[in-house]
Amino acid sequence: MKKRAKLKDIADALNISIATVSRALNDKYDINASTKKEVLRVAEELNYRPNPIAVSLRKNSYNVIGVVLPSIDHYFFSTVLKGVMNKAHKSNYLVIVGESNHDPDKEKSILEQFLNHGVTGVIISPTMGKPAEHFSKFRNKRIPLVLVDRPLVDDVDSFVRYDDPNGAFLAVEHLIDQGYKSIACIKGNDNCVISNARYSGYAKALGQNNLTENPKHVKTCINLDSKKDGYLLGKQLLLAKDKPDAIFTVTDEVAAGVYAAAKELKVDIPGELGLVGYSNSKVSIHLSPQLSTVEQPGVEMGEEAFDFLQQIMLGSTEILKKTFDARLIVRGSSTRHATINNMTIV
Amino acid sequence: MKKRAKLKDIADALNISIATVSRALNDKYDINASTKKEVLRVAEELNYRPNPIAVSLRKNSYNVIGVVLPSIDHYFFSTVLKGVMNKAHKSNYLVIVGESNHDPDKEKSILEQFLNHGVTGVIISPTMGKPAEHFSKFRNKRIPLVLVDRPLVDDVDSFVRYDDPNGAFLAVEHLIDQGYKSIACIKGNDNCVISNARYSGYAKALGQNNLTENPKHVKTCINLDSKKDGYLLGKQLLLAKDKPDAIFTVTDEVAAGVYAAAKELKVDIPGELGLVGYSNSKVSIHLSPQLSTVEQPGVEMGEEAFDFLQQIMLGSTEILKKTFDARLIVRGSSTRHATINNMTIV
DNA sequence: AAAATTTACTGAAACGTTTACGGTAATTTT
DNA sequence: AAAATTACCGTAAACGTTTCAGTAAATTTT
Repeated sequence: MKKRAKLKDIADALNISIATVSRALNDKYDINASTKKEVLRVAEELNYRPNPIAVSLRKNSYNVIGVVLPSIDHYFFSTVLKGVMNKAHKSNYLVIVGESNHDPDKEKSILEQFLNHGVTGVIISPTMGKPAEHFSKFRNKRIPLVLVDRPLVDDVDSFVRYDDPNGAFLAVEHLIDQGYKSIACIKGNDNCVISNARYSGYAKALGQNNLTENPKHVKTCINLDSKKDGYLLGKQLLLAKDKPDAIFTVTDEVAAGVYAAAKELKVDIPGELGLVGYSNSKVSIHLSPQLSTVEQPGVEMGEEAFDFLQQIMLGSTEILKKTFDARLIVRGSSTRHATINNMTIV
Repeated sequence: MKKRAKLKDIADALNISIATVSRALNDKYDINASTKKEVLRVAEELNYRPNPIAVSLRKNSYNVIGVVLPSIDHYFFSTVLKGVMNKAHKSNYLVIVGESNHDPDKEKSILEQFLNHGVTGVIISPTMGKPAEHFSKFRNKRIPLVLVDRPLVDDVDSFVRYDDPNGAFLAVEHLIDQGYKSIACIKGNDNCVISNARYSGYAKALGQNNLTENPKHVKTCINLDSKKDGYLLGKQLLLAKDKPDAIFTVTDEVAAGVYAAAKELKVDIPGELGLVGYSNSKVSIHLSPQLSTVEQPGVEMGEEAFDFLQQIMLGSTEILKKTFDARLIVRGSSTRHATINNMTIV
């Protein structure tokens, strides 16, 4: 493998100084047209391209941010990334991406890799709700940091999040409005903050409407991206003797599983069973009837996150916070009454 | 905004040389325990962290590759990225990502940004099938390059692709096996290489089975990610007087639209209409009956692409090529006969 | 106690650039 | 033709770090 050409190689080839070469390449003052031409020729010949590290060091500018997400092929996160990249590209920032796969250890190693590399800022959607020790370490170093979707509990980091509890609240109130009386919930693991937040909204909606929570109607789903798990739990709920007439699931994928269970058991949606999911993922419009769900504006959240990060990188010391308002998308899976405006897509 | 501390600041504070400070921080030989302690104390005090740019320059190590994809929130591409990142992370490479949004100009600007930054290699899934001029420029600079999914026509770049024509061929042969006699196709724009490749497989399958292609049964869909477009074209096909009894669509999303059309027109799938899509996207298992489709192993393709890139970065001058074999996933949407092994998921 | 070794440090070069500054030759002005 | 200007180029410092080679003092060995 040939060594990469540097300024000196061009300079030596033409018997001129590297300063002249540099000026020629950078189209600066004080350069003769013919030598410039020569320099460009030799540069092309030697396949020269500037060493960005050296340039960065000299110019003292490095425009790279890091984004770490639990899962890159998860629709919501990929839209967040899209939003970040939209804005970053416009501001001439490069974004390096890491995927933690919901593993705190991997998250930590990615963060350290990013730090070592010298990113000027980081946007992260943490795997866990609890502030891990590698976060405090991070903060000590004062690297601009913005959390997305899963703000940690202590009040030190800027964040962009979504009003998860209220989204769930709206979903369940809507089911109640539609006349459903016995509303179950399929939630996630207890250490999943997202699930907990949504579950709290569910509980609140029941409470405010004088409905008592039935412990048998609250199921825990290990893998919230698994249709199969949703199917199994949905079946459990629908086969119970005090079966619910509506189910709120904390993800659309789980709701898709419930569809399968309902179909197998010949339970009509929305007639015998109302259903609302969460995230407005692509699946929701492909189900039949289409699934009511809670919208999560990933792209906008990503864009806002980058804006925050940029403010911090430019020197702001404030803790920037934004909570996106919850918005319910009502579709066929939860509408027994025609009076509701049904926002079907097709 | 305070200036960032550097080695000299620590050195000055303790009246020692920066060399000593550096050794103390890096836990090297030739350092007294007490001075080391002092150095660490002051470093902490001043919030020192090494300038990674300077370190990179000095140590001459830069492990960054670029990945540019047409659309980051498209499931297939996000899995490709996942595969690339899996491998890259293991080899201690950082990956920066760019999204071209199917726009050649943006693709070009991203590529130039990457080049300027000095990535050591690039994996790209080009927007167009034709070799754009910014590609040749790219090649002249001899930056390691691997194409994914859409190899350009001239035989100069390494690539990882999928046997698209054969995937389509298998899909259509399967429909014929199932006894469908009049098989339509919903394809994409003529300048979409992917669509063309799949369409060619469709045509070949018809030809080999002595079925004549009916021009009225070949529809062009502008947006291959649009369920709505699929719905409209599906309706056209199903309302024609010589309506087909099966449809092969070049994406699953379009097939989902056809489901909607069939449901509206009360056409039974798979009884009256056989259906096979393409890509095995998440949608396919949420449709009812589940959609037969052609698998595209994005993660594996991404992993292979990184392996290729690494080989090239390590000095290989060969043009590396790999075509993944097509694999049909048979599900309910195309099985009229029970003899077929039906790989349903739920 | 002289010699040899070890310990703990410093100075300086190097990584590849950019750029302020100074200098020389050519050109223009007077 | 001398003076002033211009055009062009080279020298060297600087960015922040690592590390080699050298050195003085402290310690051990003889």
